[in-house]
Amino acid sequence: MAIFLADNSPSSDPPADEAQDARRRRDPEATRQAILDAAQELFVCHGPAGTSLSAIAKKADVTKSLIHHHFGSKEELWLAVEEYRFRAYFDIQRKMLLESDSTADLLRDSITAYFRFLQSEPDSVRFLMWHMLEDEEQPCPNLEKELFELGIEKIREAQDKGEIRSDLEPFFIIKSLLALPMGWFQTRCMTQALIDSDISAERLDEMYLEDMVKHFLEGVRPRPEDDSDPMAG
Amino acid sequence: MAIFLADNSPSSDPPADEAQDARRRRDPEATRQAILDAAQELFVCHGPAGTSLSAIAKKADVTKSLIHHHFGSKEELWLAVEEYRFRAYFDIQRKMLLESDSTADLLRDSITAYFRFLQSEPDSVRFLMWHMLEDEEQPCPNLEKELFELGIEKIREAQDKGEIRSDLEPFFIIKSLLALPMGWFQTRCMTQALIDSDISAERLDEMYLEDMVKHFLEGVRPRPEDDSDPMAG
DNA sequence: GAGTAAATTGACCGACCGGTCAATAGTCTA
DNA sequence: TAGACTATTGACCGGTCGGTCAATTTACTC
Repeated sequence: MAIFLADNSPSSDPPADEAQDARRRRDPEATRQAILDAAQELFVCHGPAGTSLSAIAKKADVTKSLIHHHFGSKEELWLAVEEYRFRAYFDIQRKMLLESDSTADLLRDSITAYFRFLQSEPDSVRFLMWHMLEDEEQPCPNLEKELFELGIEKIREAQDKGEIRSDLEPFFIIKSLLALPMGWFQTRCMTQALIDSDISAERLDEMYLEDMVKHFLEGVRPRPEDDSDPMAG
Repeated sequence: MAIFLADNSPSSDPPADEAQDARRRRDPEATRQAILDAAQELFVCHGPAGTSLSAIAKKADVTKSLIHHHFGSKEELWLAVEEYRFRAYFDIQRKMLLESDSTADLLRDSITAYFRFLQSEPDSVRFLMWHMLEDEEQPCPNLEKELFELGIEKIREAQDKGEIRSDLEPFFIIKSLLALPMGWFQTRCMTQALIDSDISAERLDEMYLEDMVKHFLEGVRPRPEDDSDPMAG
């Protein structure tokens, strides 16, 4: 019930020397970034509807008017934060995808890398969820599309080589590849309560990762008797 | 960017005779339900932080004070709506799980049923997401736990019969079973934009369901050479 | 029919919301 | 150094927020 609780975190990030200096001597770029960072943190925590401009201003140690000066309105600020996050998100994903150039372990590497990414950046999970709930449009549709097409191409190659069964649409394979780690971390905080034993969260992550990869890979492995038509449907 | 747009839906549900009658002659139970229904709809659409009590009162055709009278505070109303939704959600799931008593098609039936359920009730998808973002605690932890234990038991049976490979933790199998349909419908509105062809949303659902089930089931199928130790980890 | 408890109303509260605006204070250029 | 530009401030706006309260209306009980 996060939104019903007052934000009891200290009013602002540790006012590091750089930040203080940046405010003493004018530095609009640093100010912009400070606002963006503060907004990001609060938006991730409480969502756009649950975050007030006053709270952002307080955390960024600027006046509310300054937010309007640099970003226009609350909506534009939210969009700016989204763009900022999504660009980083897609960049990382593209990098991960391009790294694994061996088609043999393509899916194992991809799903593992995605799992590790979400594990190390739980904010991304929450951000994606806020986005799915609050926005109908993709902030960077071109980036996502490009990424999917790249992934589809790679999977097609692996299918042609016979390393992945050919009766599954590459697009759907990617969708499942993304859904499994995402689903795990979306419900991670509630998962612990479902387990009787006192396994640590980290250990649980490792156990799930292992089974998930095993299950996922086995499902896409070409079976001996499977020489039927590729491209079904 | 739903939260930034005014709610331009008609102010209230069609004031059916029953509703009007219920308000003319006093009927506290009907009033409570009207508030609950209106709150449910608005919460699903805009989330708890994005929904005002005034909006709920308007939609339910009651005064704001009446909400406080029946539910206390906004938070208590949100919790009441959650409890209401979750109880229905778990009831349906338990029913689905108990129905398929043949262990042979247990997983096929379960994942298909869950997919169909989310497909027919997109509100549930959004509600679950709001819940995951806003609340840390489960509203009905006992119900969920009971459900998981039931599922785990059934999977264990199937594993003992050799119908499901034994080197996967049943708990994790369920997690994946839930994550796949959920992930699909969470991003459904953006999926269309990723596809070049003009396949209808319904057709796309069917195609994904088919591949997802194929992939999921193949991944849990015991392999011929697989006679290693069950219960790994 | 009197009395009581509960449902319902509308007026009202202080706090906060997103946003505006004129004034001020640095920074850069000519 | 003068002047233009802009980052920054603080006071202020109308509106809405969640919530309270006393008064009124209805239903139930004896």
